[in-house]
Amino acid sequence: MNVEEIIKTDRSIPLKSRTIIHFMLVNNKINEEISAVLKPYDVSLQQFNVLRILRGQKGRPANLSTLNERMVTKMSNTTRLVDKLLSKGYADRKTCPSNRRKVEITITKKGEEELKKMDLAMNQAERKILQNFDQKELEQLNTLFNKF
Amino acid sequence: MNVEEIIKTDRSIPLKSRTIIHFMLVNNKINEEISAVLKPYDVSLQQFNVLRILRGQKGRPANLSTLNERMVTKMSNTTRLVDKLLSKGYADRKTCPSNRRKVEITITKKGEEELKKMDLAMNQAERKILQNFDQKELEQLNTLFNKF
DNA sequence: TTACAACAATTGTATATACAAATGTATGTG
DNA sequence: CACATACATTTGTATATACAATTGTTGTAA
Repeated sequence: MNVEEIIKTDRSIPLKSRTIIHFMLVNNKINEEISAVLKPYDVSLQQFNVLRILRGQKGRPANLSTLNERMVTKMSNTTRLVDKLLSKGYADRKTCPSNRRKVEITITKKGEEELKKMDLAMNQAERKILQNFDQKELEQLNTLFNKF
Repeated sequence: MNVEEIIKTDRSIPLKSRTIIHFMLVNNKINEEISAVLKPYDVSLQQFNVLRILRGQKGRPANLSTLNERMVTKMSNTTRLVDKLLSKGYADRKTCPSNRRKVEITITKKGEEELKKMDLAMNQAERKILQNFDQKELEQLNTLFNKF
C-alpha cells in the first residue's frame, strides 16, 4: 500500500500527516473487507457487535446503556440499531419488569445461529486483512496502538 | 488505551481480533479529534479533503472523477459533496466548455482563506493525536501499515 | 403527598453515505 | 447519418449516524 500512489499526489507529505492518511487508507480497506463478509447476513458491523455482546450475556438480558457501554464504536442511537435486529428476528426486547424505564434485550435462537455463521465469516476477514503480519508484528501493532 | 477495559470485557481476545478491535478504537479517537477541530468551519473531513485537492490543482479546474480518484476515502456521491462546498461559497462549479459531460470545479478565494485556517486546526489535531509518538515510532507505524 | 430532579429510552430532524437508475453528452461503426 | 455504446454527472431512494427534544418512570426531599 503506497500512500502517495493511492491518493495520486506527487508532493511529499509530512510524516505526521502521512501517518494519519495512511491510517485512514487502512481503515477503508478494513471496512470494505468486513462489510463484504457481513453483507450476506444483512447486518452492519455495529449490529454484529451488538449481537456478540448479547451472546456474551449468556441469557442475562442487556439494556441499552449496557450495550452502548460495551460497543466498540459508541452510537448515539442504539434504540434504532436494536430495532433492526428485532425486525430480522435476531433479538428480542421487552420492558424490564423491575424498572419500567429500562428495557431487556436478548438474543434469539435464530440470532445465535446466524451469529455462529457470521463469526466464521469474520474470522475469515480478519485472517485476510492481517495475512501479511506475523505474531511479532501484530504485537508491535498493538503496542503502538496503545500510544494513541 | 486498554482494549479490554474500553469494551468492558473480561475474556481474553485472540490477537488478530484484538488487533482489529484496537484499530477501530484508535479510528474512533482520530475521528473524534478531527471532527472536533473541523466543526467550527462547518465542513466534514471529506469536504476538507476535496478543498485541499482543489487547492493542489493550482487554478486548474478539477472534474468529479479526478476528485474521486484523489480522495483519501472514495465516495459514491461526490456531486452532493461538492454541492455542500458550493452552498458555503468555498467552491465554484461550471460545465466544461470542451466536453459538456464534464464539470469544472475550482476553489474560491473564500474557500482558500478558510482552508488556510482549517490547515492550522488540522495540524493541531495531528500533533495532538500523535503526541506520544517519536519519529522512529511514526516510521514504524507507516512500515506496518504498508503491510495491510 | 406533591414537586422536582435524575434516569432510560424513544422520537424527530438533519446530514452523510451507499447503491442503482436515469440523464445528457460524446464517440465509434455500419 | 442512425444507432449503439461508453462516459460523466445527477437524481432517487434507502440506510446509517448525530444531536436535540420529548416521553415516561423512578427516587427523593420538602
